[in-house]
Amino acid sequence: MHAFDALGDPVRRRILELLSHGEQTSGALTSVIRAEFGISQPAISQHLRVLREYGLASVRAEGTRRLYAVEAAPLREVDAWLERFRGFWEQRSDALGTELARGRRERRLGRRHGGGDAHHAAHHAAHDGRTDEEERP
Amino acid sequence: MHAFDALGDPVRRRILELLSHGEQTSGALTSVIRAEFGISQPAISQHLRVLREYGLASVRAEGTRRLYAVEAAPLREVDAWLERFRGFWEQRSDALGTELARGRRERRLGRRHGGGDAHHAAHHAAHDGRTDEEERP
DNA sequence: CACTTATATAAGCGTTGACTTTTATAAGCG
DNA sequence: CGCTTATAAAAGTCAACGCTTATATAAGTG
Repeated sequence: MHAFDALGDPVRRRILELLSHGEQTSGALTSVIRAEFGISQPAISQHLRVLREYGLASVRAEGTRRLYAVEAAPLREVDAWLERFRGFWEQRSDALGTELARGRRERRLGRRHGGGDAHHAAHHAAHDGRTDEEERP
Repeated sequence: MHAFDALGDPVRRRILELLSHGEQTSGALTSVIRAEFGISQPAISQHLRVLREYGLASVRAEGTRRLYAVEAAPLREVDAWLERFRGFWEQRSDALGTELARGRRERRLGRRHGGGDAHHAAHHAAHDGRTDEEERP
């Protein structure tokens, strides 16, 4: 059971993107996803369950709310799997290249959180700046 | 159409792993996958088609053989998508952590190719050292 | 307490997807 | 050339998946 299996779905990827900004209640996630993909609450609840089952997200009850959070371990595995392919794009001349690549990586460290991206267009609207642009049939 | 959709299948992931060592003929891939997963030649050919369609692999004809190779672009996209989660495991104290993380990354650069891993056990055999351990139902 | 809000589960259904077997294409080769 | 080898395409099957509607659970609230 590999995290890749769960990441095959655009809704689940989007949920993880949202969670990457920090904990979110099921309700908050639901309204965003509903707006973007036009699917029902139970559908989203099922996606959340899959994310839980694959260990990609964890839940914490707080009253009647469920607070979801990213669980990094399986994503790290994905990252590790990609390892073997990094050479395909990080291998520029190996001397200069190492420096360039390091510079880029250096920059991405320490860059924690970012800023509201909220309010995405409804699922029929034209693609906005979202990273993961996909449509449901 | 995201590369993640194609990477959801263990056979396709395994094919890419094999290709990460360099170009391979369809036949070579087929015999390994057949041994490991016990599926037919056409099944594998179909997986290769999917990999082509998603731009994850390219083909080159040489006589009657087809030489497949990894096409990195979509994998780089996957890598980019993971970007936002790296903080979840690279963020240790930010001072010491940066050094540690850099050290690790440093090491992985320059490490091109490796050595024969060939001869994997048949699909019923116990798990060997393969990275991507999964079984077909 | 009845009533609403927040979320999950259950059951059913259509579509997609990963196989299979069969067949086509086309390059080597005696 | 006929025959084999290497690979892809075609057509059919069956299970898994993502969705829907309906319903359960359980915490807040007047």
